[in-house]
Amino acid sequence: MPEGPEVETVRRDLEKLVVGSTITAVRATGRRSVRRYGDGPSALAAFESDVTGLRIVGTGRLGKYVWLQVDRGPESGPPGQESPAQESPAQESPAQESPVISALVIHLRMSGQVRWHVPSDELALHTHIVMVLDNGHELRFVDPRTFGEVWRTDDPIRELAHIGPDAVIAATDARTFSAALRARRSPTKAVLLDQGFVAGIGNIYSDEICFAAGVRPTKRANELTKPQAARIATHTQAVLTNAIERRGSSLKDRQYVDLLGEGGLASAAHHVYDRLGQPCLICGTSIERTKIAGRSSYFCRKCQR
DNA sequence: CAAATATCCTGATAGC
DNA sequence: TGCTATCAGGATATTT
Repeated sequence: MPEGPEVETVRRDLEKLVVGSTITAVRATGRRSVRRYGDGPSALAAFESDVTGLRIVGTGRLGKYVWLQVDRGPESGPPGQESPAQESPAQESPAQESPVISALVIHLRMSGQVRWHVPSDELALHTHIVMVLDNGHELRFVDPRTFGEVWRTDDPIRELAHIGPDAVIAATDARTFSAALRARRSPTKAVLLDQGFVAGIGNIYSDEICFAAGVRPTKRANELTKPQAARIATHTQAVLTNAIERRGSSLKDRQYVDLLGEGGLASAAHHVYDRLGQPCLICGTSIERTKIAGRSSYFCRKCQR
């Protein structure tokens, strides 16, 4: 399941492989992947025409959302919408020449993949969007479970206004983070999963962070001692940074792979996630599983209190 | 009002 | 063997 580290790996691949190129053609076949354009049959065409012609000028990420910064190229002219000039007497920038930048946002949800191909490559099952680039390659959006989505919107992205600081990028200082954590009454793991509290942590890394911090994931955040909360803060950074260095976690189902189809190596470093009944790597105690916020949660009862 | 639950979906796997 | 039931989970809507 793609979480912050996996999405960051995708962003780095995109930065390397597609920035500087232009989307010359788009073929959308999966309606659910473009559902922000409506639920009728016209959504596919609406997405295609909205995205065709975009020039990719950068990348961005917040939590599990990744986006391409795009514009309409040098001839697209300044501000306003792309359509006729009708209003805007109160435009803030005085006659700027730089084209308007917007964001082509991607959320992989459970099973989405962004893949980099040459046109002759066979289409994988569940390929819902193909974006043809002017550099001889294609970006493809593949998503068996169709929870993921792609849409273009303003940059800054108003749809992400409710998302909290990114767990890695924002690097909220440990004192602020742990104080905010101790103000919450839910189980610690549930707080870590709350994207409005901190963005980018999913079911795998929330368990791994709790383990690294020696905290039982069921422990109510307001009942954490100050040292415990501080350890959650520092290990949030450490666990995610380490996972990014390993290019993310690919589970046995390989639902997450990078743009070239390669899996990440972070799963080999998991201490608790999906290790039910296996010995704790620190003390040998059998790893247990419980349910928190509807999610399978793994922990060592001896190492985590 | 916060927290638990249902929902969307396919594929892997468990159980009979 | 081959079928059905269950589970996996990110975000959001709905219910408790």
